[in-house]
Amino acid sequence: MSKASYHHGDLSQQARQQALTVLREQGDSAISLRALARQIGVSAPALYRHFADRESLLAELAIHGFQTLRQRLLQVTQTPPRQALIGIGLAYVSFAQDDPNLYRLMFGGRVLPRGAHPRLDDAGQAAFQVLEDTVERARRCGYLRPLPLSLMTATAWSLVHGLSQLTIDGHLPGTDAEPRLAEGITSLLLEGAISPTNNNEDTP
Amino acid sequence: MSKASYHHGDLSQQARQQALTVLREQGDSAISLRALARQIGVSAPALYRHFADRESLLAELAIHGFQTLRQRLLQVTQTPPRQALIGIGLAYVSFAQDDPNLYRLMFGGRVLPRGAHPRLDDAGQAAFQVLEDTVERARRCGYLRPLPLSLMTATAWSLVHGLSQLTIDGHLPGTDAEPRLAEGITSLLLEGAISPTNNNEDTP
DNA sequence: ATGCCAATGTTAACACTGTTAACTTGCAGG
DNA sequence: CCTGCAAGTTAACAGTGTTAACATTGGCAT
Repeated sequence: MSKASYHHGDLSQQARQQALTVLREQGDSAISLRALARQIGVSAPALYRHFADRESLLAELAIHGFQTLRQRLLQVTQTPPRQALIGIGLAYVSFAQDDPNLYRLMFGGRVLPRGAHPRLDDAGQAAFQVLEDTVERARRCGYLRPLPLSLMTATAWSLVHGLSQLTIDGHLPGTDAEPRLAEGITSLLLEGAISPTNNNEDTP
Repeated sequence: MSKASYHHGDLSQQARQQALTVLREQGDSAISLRALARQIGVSAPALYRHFADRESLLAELAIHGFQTLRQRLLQVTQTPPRQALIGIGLAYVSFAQDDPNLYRLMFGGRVLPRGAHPRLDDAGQAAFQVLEDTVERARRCGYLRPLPLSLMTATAWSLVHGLSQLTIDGHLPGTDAEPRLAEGITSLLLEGAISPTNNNEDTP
């Protein structure tokens, strides 16, 4: 199935693979269809039999990214509420740190506009769903304060996403051990989200 | 000073201006030096007298962005601690929403790598400094719990940055009024950061 | 006032890029 | 067998960033 003949037979897969390694090493802007084709040993227009355009190829990489992110989150979710929430935070940040360029592509925004690739939107939504389910479960256990679900999930999502982005871009002075930073930040948010067992005072 | 002669006299400024409007309307990837020169009415290589390369032009736009962000943050800082902290959060997010493409450029990461443009790093640092000063002031007032300064600033920075990025990219279901979302998120974090006036129980 | 020079433009060219059109090859099923 | 369709090919277009070599000019020193 890997004959050096006219019909390559495995081009689509091999192109994704090669694009992924280029992405990992040099970022999305370094992905060139012509260079990809050259390295694989095929002519550039051949790729258009498998991808509508460059952006569609990038979208597929991002989809794959969201799928593995979802898997990683699911793995740390089967635990008690607090542990699950902190685990999600840590898993999320470590995913971004392990694959910064992939993460940047997934949340590029301008490079992969929302709405242009439905399967991408779905994959992102599915990953987000893991977080939302975990938050809802924790709240139903009475572990979290009875605030609107959308508010709490948005807060958690914002926090881990912002932390990921800032650390991989080097905006945070990472002199300290960074895992501890992520853990501290996550629990700092939780101290505010934990339902007060006693001394419940509203802040109007 | 605007003669249609050989020496343009105002090219640098005009190029920045034009690049900024293109950025605002179509994003950084739509900024083309050749197209810019064409629209201004000058030959492409002329731009290289004023900018080392395309990336340097983008860097100057980002620098300007950080400067105006800093100004906006300073304006809401001259208030009591809690009001200042929430104000920073709101100002930050609204800045991103007013100018999404500029914001994306400022925190591009891959398009403007950290360390390549010292003046950019400084401008970003200066904006961050406003947040850090405000947090430190609030903590010294006793308004915040006595946690490490770096931890609290990192948390606040992560939260507002993540929220900004997620909203401008449409990842958050923005059906609700979004300003209220930002306010809710910011105060939710604060509830966890506020030093408990009574009933101080540590969580080891 | 004049002459020179550095700053600031110009054109031509190189090496890329994404993308489409038109043509060719060869495997698979009637 | 042969034919049709999927999957590859070359040629070409329009665009990009960037550099080299050349042209023009405004201002400064003589």
